[in-house]
Amino acid sequence: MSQKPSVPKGTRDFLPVEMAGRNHIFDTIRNVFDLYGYVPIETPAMENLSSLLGKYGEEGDKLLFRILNSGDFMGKLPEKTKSSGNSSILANMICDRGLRYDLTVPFARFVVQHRSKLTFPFKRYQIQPVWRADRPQKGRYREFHQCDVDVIGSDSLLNEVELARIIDDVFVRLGVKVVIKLNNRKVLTGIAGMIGQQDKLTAITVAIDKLEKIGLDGVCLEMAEKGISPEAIDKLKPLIVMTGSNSEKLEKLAALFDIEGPGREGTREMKEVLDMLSLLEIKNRVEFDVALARGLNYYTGTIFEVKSADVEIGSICGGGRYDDLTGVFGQEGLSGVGISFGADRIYDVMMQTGGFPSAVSASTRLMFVNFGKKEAAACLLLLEKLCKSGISAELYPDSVKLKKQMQYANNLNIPFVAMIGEQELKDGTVTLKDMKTGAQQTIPQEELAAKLE
RNA sequence: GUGGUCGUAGCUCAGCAGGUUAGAGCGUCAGAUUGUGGCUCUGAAGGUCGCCGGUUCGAAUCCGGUCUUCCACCCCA
Repeated sequence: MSQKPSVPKGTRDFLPVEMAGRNHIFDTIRNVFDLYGYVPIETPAMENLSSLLGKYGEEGDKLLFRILNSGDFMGKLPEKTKSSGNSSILANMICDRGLRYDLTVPFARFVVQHRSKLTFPFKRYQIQPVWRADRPQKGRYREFHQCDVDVIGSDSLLNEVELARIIDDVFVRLGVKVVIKLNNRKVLTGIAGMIGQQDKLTAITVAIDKLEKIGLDGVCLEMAEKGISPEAIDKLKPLIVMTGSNSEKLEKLAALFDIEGPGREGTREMKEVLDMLSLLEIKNRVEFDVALARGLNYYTGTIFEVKSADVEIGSICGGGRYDDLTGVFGQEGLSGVGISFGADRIYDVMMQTGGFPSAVSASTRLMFVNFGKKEAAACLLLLEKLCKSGISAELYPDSVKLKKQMQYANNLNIPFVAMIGEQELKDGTVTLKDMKTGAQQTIPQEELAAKLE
């Protein structure tokens, strides 16, 4: 026996039945993106490591898959480096490329590189796999697909509104109930300033983000560990557990901030977005959540996060506004806002809520039984006609036992089977069997297509 | 990356205070039924018990390592 076949940790094969569901998700998302006027692009699976490193924080750098250089890279290295045993220094010297970690940073690179060919504001979408060297868990894979929509080169909050509409539209079409959570990074900045801890913004946001998971006491404990003063924590407490409607929460919060400053600006922006959304028919719940922080530290304005209302699996869509993402690639002052749908998690949610329409898995509508050379030739002519008129059909390739051919049709859920044997060949007829009811009738061959309409 | 957990037939799982030929259900294949699938009945095939090493007269069973799965932390889609 040869070795057991397997795929790398955290990666998966997809069977035809799984692909049916996955394609349904991708098609739905793509249709919505098209409908809202976004255009598709693609970028390579691998990027130069210099484009990727330092964009996702220290943690993100660790999760990058690096690609070993080709050729005799070791021979060129100084002895000192080789013998030092420091694998991270070594890795930087022998790896120039890495697999993309998300689609946003490659997009920023793309925009700067091709800016002369783009019309701004540029609205693009991108549906491709990304890779993270994370330890796999439920709903967490090392290879997964992101479906990104971004608009770059516009400060307008109308873009935020459009993205919220896209989120709602996609999940309504997929039949997934969700909660759309919104916040604004400036609100968080304002809060940190108000309690006199601007410098601890990251620690505060990371802690606050865990509210749902570890509770208020847990959040306070974590902040204390990160060196935030007890007085500051006491000030913060009532803010993060604030209740009421979106506008009530916003008003309460706005009153605490100075007239000028990031806090006020954040609440103003948030109010504008929510006011516009309230004029529209958004089917899913939209919630302003001060405790929503999100890790990626390039967000500067609105933050989005979408969670399934039925399944506990983390966020299935997320994103936000970044004022200067292209700055690191040499182009200042381009503001962008975008979101990313996690197709793999959406699939997991839909599997758990039993949510794929059965039509999604249907493929062939009619199978011709193969009784031998002459009979098959007659089928071939009919088959050609059917396919040309858009009816998906196939001819069983081998002239084997009828039982075997019927079983094939049955296993593949093919709804109709057509038989042209000795008798039918002589009469110019075909016997059509409905696999669901088991009923069958013999009809002239010309009538076959019409019977299947 | 830290801590834990799982791995026996294609699938779901039993077996295990270490002891002859490792079991079941489902699936597969063959036949009952040589132009009729699903239902029924009969029979068969299929396992170096994840992999490597150790303890032992003897290991699926105990120990160590490794890979994989799932979980918590970290972080995230």
